[in-house]
Parts: sequence; structure tokens; C-alpha cells
Amino acid sequence: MPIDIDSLNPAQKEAVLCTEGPLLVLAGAGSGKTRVLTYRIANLIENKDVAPWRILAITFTNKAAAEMRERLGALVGPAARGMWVSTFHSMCVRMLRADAERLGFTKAFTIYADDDSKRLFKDIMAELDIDPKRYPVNALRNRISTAKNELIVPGDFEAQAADPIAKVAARVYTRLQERLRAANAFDFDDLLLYAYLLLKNHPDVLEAYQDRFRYLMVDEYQDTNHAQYSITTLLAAKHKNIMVVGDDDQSIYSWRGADIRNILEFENDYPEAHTVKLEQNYRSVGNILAAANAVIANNQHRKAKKLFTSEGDGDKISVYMASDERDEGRWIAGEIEKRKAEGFSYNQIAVFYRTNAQSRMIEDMLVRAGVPYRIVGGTRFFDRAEIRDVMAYLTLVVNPADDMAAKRVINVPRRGIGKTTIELIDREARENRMTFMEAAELVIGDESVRLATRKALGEFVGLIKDAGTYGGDLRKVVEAIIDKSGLISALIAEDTDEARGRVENIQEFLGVVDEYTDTHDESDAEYAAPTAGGQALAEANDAGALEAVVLGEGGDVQLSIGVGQDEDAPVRVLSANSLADFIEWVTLRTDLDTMSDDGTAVTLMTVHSSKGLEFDCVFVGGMEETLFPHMNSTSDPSGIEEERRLAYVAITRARKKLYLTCAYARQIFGQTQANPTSRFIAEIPSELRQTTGLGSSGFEGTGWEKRGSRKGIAGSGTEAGGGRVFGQSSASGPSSRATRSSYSGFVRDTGKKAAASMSFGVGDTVDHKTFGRGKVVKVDGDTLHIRFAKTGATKKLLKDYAPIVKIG
DNA sequence: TCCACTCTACTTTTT
DNA sequence: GTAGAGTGGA
Repeated sequence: MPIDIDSLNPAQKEAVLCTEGPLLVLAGAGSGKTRVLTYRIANLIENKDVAPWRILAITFTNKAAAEMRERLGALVGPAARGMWVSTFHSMCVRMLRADAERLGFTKAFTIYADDDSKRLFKDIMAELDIDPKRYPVNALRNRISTAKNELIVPGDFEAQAADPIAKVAARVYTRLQERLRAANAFDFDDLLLYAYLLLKNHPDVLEAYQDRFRYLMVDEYQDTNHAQYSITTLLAAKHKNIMVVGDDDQSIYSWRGADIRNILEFENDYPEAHTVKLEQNYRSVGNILAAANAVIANNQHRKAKKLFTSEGDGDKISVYMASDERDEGRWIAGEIEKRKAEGFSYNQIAVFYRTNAQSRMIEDMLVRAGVPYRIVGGTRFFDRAEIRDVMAYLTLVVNPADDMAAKRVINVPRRGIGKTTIELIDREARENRMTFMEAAELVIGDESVRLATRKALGEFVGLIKDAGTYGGDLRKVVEAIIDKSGLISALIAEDTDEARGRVENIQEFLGVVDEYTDTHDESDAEYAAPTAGGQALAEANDAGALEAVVLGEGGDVQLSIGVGQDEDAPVRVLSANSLADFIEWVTLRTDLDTMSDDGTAVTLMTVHSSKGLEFDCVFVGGMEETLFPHMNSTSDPSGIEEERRLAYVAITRARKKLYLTCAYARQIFGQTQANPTSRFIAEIPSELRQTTGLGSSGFEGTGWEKRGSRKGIAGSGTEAGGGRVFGQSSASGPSSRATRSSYSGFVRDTGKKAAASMSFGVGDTVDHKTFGRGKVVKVDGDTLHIRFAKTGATKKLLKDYAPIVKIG
């Protein structure tokens, strides 16, 4: 299918047709940059005869990569498959897998997700006897993370360390890298750092990639940090066919090391660079765009540009001043229902906030209004304790050197291996310079340890080893681990609603395994990384090699060398059944990636997560000083500018309707604070906005939102990060736990009617956020008397305010 | 070894 | 308001 280049505007066309040499595309919000990227690639393949596998396209999120792949599939068909379209992180993993040995790791390495590395970090601080009160964990972690993003290795870091915190951080950094190496693991920052070191220190490897990838494309270039910048610079050094796309006004990740200078100075790096500006916005109506332009114009450090649209003005921006966050949530819910009645679909409505903590009240109010929603970010499905436990088991099978994983699950479920035993194993491991698992095996034979403990230890070690004897069937391995570890049986024995919820989550995890297998069949196989000297990874269909990948003994997986199908083209690796690849896929995954469009629900997320997305109707909550702009950013001008860019991102997500809300008073830290309205609202010309709520004639405050305080009925959640009630449209089986987290898309269908507008009768079964299942024993006006199964106690609750859902 | 209870620090944003 | 760490008793 030939591409229709004439459907592009002149600037877009220019970018698409400029295929050789460095190219900088400054793409304003909604200016069709994904379209330019995909068309440019299609043009390379169709008209310039470039082989797809010579193209490397890098994005920041898996979702963006998936979207690009999909759109390319539609443009160029199956040819799109040979391309590397991936995120920085997954690209680096691929490179590291191919040449891990060069860096002293094995191919079976694992990746430490954020909380694994935090755990390890605390472990090290304890080991080095560093007081977390004097040297806060997060402060040290930030220093080290920044250093890694700046490509500063421990030795250099130590040499540069000036202040006391840096000196302590240097010690931790050194030890951290030793521990990670011993565990055959990389943390997120390491993926970039080591990929860079691989390319930098191994010219033959670098050359293999340079020869392979003749055309480089980097999306969201304004968000690249120094490590990412250096990697792309190295890859592009030989052919200089690098196209970067970005918008300096949308740079919102400086705290993660993103350096806005990378895009501002692209023309210095490549003096011969061609620059194209995309300034026509195809997304938002005039008023919204004008508001966005007005806000961002307050920033000093930016490339001058002004978006324009040929669309009409549209509605004014609605500003609502709520009395407090409860009122804010209630109003948003009400407004959503109005828009819905006008024909907007829930799918096309989103609520953004600056901090994750703000989502709670909004969720509560949506539940009460019966508005279905899905939430992106916050506590993820994969962050749930039970899922992390399963993951730790699986990780251990692939990489027995992973000490953190071993320590996590050695006594989960309870096996009677307590603190004393774990410390003993730790000591043995250190003295004998072996892994935790090896030391555990040693302790089995230590007669000074209680027999029961040694037996339990033997079972645990045996379990991990046995898992390695299953065939290459991914699902079978996972099932075996879940079954033999006793995770499920221990939860069932607990016999609580919470435990049942966890069992459900684990079962859902098996669904994730199936999804992985389904989406990673042969046709979607990734192409292998080119390796120096023309070696290639094993041919996919070679069952023997596959098994080696899946269940390599001792984690030291050796891959046989296969022969490519084509003299020139790289070899494919099939990964559908590889446990190692599955773990990697899960680890590098984010909520955003799982956000699917099926199921109709309003989307809730932070402003950061919203980048790259668009909705017909957007609500931005918490538009107050100290929240947005956040107080931690108000001390210096660059912080404020970044907050302003964040506001710009939020505003430009909206196509037709934009709402900004703020609250006169808000609970922060559990304390009530009153903060002034955000400066970003004032920066929008008043003729573009319309204010209602407090202090305006339109205020209809009845105060109802202040009644029905949740105090006393909303205790702590039932489980870590979860424990939220989402109404359900129907009772589903014996385990209709309210925290059903529908994995695919995280849609929480709040059902037709939630508690607020529901009627209850004696004998109804309800599910309460904190107390679990209960039965209505008496109805007294608005007061329900409910006897809860768990405690046996009867409680009096107000039907309109209690976090309850009728389930039968 | 495990559990229940209390205390405290925490909240910016995430690949 | 709450998750995680720390404490003390069974």
C-alpha cells in the first residue's frame, strides 16, 4: 500500500521527505508527530528501499512503541515486523542480553524494579551501618540515580564527592554495584549505564549496531537524559542519519535526569542539521489552544513558537472553585454525568491530578456517582505483594544468584525460616563468597540448626531447582511454582476476604502469562541484536536452544549459535515461551501500557502519565499553589518553569472541553490547608475562562459534601495500596472481592448505580471497603444496620456515605 | 517464630 | 491518613 504523502501539511511533508542526515523536528502538542514518524519510516521502506531492520525507532513508553508499531503495520504491512521499535530501556536490555558476558554478567540477568532496588539499598545501608535518619534513603538513592544517568561510575563519583552526603553515597554506590553484579542484576538506571559502557568500551559491538541501524529515530527527545543522549549519539555517530522529535515545552522529566539542553542544542551537536517546526495543532479547539499558548508564554527558556489551529473557538474553559476536595470530586463526577448525557463517551473523558494521592477522593466520588473509571499509575497490579512474590519465585528460577528475590520468598508462605536463620545464611554467603541460595543449601547440612528449619530449607531449595526441570511450557512452569510453593494454599487457609482477593490476583496473573504467550508468538518475534563478529542468537525454532533459554541451569544460560535465514538480515529469536523474557516483559511494563480502550470508563491519572494522550474532555484537579505548582518546585525559577510545562501538557491533552478545578481548603497530610488558586489559572486570559463555584454566582453549595464524614467508617485499606472499593455491576461468584483489579485495562466498572443512589432492603448482602461482606438487618431511614460476617458485629451506617456496594 | 500493636515519616512526578 | 518499621508478648 503506497503512502499518501500529499495528505500531510507542508511542514510534515518536509520532515517525512528529509531522510538523510540529522533532522530536528520541533513538534508542538497535537501537531501530528506520530504521523510524521510513521510516514517517514514508511517512506524509507517503500520509496527509499531501506530494509526495515535497518531502522531503529526509540520511544519512552511501551505504549507509544506499540502504537507506532501498530500504525506502521497499517501503513507498510508485515514489513514493519523487522524493525526495532522499542523504548530506551527495552532496547538496552536487548543489547545487554546479547553481550552480557562482556560486562561480567550472564544472559540470564534480571532487572530490579524500583522497590527491589530500594530493598537492596536499605540492606546495604544496614550492612554499612549508615543511619537512615542522618542520611535519608531517598536522598542517597537520588544522588546515585542522578550519577548513573550522568554516566558517572562509582570510582569517579567517589573522587568527586564533596559534601558528607555525597561521600556516604559514594560508599553505598560502590557496594550497590558490587551487590547487583553478584546478583547478576541491573536496576533501571543500570540498563542505560551499562548499555552505554558496552557501546563505549567495545568498539566492535558499537560498530555492529552502527552498521545495522542506518536510520535512527528518537521520539520525545526533550525527555532524554545524559545516558540516553550518549547512547543515541554513539549509535548515530557513523551515519548521522538521526531524526529527533520533541517539544521543549513538554519537557517534564528533569527530576529523572532529563536534560532539556539535549534538544535545545541539537543544532550545535550536528551543525549540518535540518530543522522542521510543526506548529499546526489538529487536536484542540481554539480557546484551549489559546489558553495553552498563554500559559507557556510565561516561560523564559524556550524556543519561540506558537501553535495555531483552523478549528473554531469552542467552549470556554470551565474553572470550578470547590470548597474542599470532596466538593471538587463530587462536582467533577456530576459534570462527567452531564457530558455523558450530552453524548460524550466515558472513554473520552479523563481526570488528571498532580499527585497520586489526589486520586482517592476523586475515586470515592466517582464510585458514589456510579461513574465507571480506570486508574493509571498508583499501585500497579504488578506491585501487589502477592504478585511480587510470584515474580520473585520465577526470577529465582531463572537467576538463582538474585539474592533479593531469594530473601523475599524464602519464608513466603511461612515455612518457619525466621530472622535468625536468614541471618545465618547471609553470614555464610558472605564468608564463603557465594550466593544466598548456595549458602542456604549449605545450611541444610548444618547440624547446629533445628531439624525442622533445615527440612523447610531443603524443600525451598528443592522447589526452585525442580522448577528448572519442567519443559519449555511457560504456563506450566508458572503454575508449578504457584502450586508447589504453597502460596495459594496458605492464602486459602487464611480464609479472609483479603486472602481470597489475593488468590484471585494470582489467578489473574496466569491470565497475564497467557496474554504474554499470545502476543509473543512467532509472528511477533523480535529480531536479535547484532553481535560483534556476525554471531547471532539461536534460531528460534531450535527446541533445544529454546529450552536452554527458558531453563538454563544455574542461571548460566548458553545459547547455541544459529545460522541466519538471510545472508544479511538478522536472525530472529522466538521468546513466547521464555521465562526470562516473560519476566523482563513484566518488569519493564507500566500501567500505561496495559491501558486498553475496551470497556467504557473515565481515565484517572497523573499529569505526567497523560503525556502523549488526548481526550475530548479533560478535568485537571487541584489547581492550587503548593499542589500545582507543587511546593517542592516553587523555590527556584526552573522548577516553576517545569511545573508550567506540566500545566501546558495537561491543557493540551484536551480536544473539546477543559475543566480546571481547585479547592478552597484541602486535606494534605491529614491536615486541612487553604491555599491560593494556582497561578496557572490566572495566566489564562480571563476572557477564555468561566468561573463557577465558591465566590461566584453559580455556586450551589448545599454543604452536603461535608456531611457524612468518613471518619469511623473508612479505616485503613485492607491491603497494601489496594483496598479500594469499586462497585460492580453484578456479583460474581463466591469471591466477588471489591478489589477486583481487572488486569487488562484496570477498568473498575462501578456498575449502573453505586451506593449513593442505591436502595437497600433487609436481607441484602453488601460489601464494605473495610469490613468486608455483611448483611442488612434493619433499615432506618437513611441508616442501615449491617451485620458483618468477619466480625459478627452490627454497625449503623449512612447509606449515602458508607463505602458499601450491594452485591446480592 | 509469629503476631498484634504503636509510632513515625511521608507525597511530587516514573522508565 | 497510612504503609512500613519497630517493639514486646505469647
